[in-house]
Amino acid sequence: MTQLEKNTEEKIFETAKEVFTEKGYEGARMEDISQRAGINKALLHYYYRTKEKLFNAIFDMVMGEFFENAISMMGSEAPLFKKIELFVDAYITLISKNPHIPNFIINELNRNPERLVTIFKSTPIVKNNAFGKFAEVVQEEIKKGTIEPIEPIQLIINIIGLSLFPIIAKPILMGILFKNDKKKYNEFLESRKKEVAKFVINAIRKK
Amino acid sequence: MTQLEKNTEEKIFETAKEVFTEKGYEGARMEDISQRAGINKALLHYYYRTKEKLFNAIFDMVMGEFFENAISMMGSEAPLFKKIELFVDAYITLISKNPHIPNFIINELNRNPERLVTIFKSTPIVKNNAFGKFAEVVQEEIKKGTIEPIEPIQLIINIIGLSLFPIIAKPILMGILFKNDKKKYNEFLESRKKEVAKFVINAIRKK
DNA sequence: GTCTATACACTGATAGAC
DNA sequence: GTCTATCAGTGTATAGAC
Repeated sequence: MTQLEKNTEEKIFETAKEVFTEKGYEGARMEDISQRAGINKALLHYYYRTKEKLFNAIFDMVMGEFFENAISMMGSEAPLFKKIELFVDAYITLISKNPHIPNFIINELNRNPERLVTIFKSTPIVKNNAFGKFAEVVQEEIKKGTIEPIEPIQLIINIIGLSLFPIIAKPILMGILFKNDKKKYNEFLESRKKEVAKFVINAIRKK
Repeated sequence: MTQLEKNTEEKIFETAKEVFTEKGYEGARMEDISQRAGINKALLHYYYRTKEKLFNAIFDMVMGEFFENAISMMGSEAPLFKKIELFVDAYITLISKNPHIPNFIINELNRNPERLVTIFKSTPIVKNNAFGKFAEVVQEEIKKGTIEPIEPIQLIINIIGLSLFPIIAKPILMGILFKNDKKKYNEFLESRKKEVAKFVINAIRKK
């Protein structure tokens, strides 16, 4: 039970992460963060000096973690179709648990596109070259004639787009298709795991 | 040449549309809008009273227009495959010209989900029931055995997601895949018009 | 480390002259 | 209708006591 009570710095970080990812940089309020964390506003500045530094700490961490997760999912050693099934399932599961993260990252990168450069230096994405490896597998399958010709980049974007879009566009789907019925929306997301994989595999499989 | 000089109210509206769609409600500054419009800050309030009213006017208009456009594209009387090709092409073209709109709408709906309800009352989407008609066409093709069974909703979301995602995620693609090469990114978007249609049709066509 | 009180800057909004 | 000047409110940040 020693660690049940988090120390203040961690508590601030966790709370700020919530607020920033929900509201974005401009929409977030230091007052709001301090209240949710059950502490005083001045303490935020004591630990992180400025709103921007606090935000940066969170953004770097969230973005790095998100990409590492996504990339590592792509690296399984299964054959292509199985790989796709595994990735889609794991990816949708991951984002469902962190539904604000994609928008959070996109919005911040729109405000400040140079951010990507900095982060990539400290992330194993480039070194591992998971995209490259995936592309190779795709090329091999094309040569073998098991799938239709397709540029690996197009395929990767299709897979990610199909997985991600219903979560990014949640408020629209909720309003239009599901009439604010949370349960139906969640069932739909769950159904996407198989649906997307099936759709992608159908699209590329040579019959 | 009589209309080259827009009247002030229109000028404000157009400029505010730019700023709000780029920066979002929280990030937008009345001062910024007035300066870009080449007028005084007080004039904004003279015409629109408050920031929120100005924003609402723009949001309602942008959202309404965007959905009407999207829906009308879905309503062509072509056979299904041709319909998909036409829609994807027109849709990607539309968003390419207004790349900030999707994020703008999604962010605002996250801040204020009830907005959808209001807007739908004054938009011909529900009446025309374009989604419903599209769904019928899909069902017919399934019965005829020309395409694999698929829920129409899943198909629609796949089509929109595949078209929209590369534009929503532009800063990520630009940073990772295209190394900030605008030309390459635009070429990629252009290639998506055929790629997405082909991918979708391959996925559902029964062979 | 944590709090209260407060300084300081910014932004939305209004008053009033022209 | 359009401007300048200014107010009031809010949000970030700091000073200083405990």
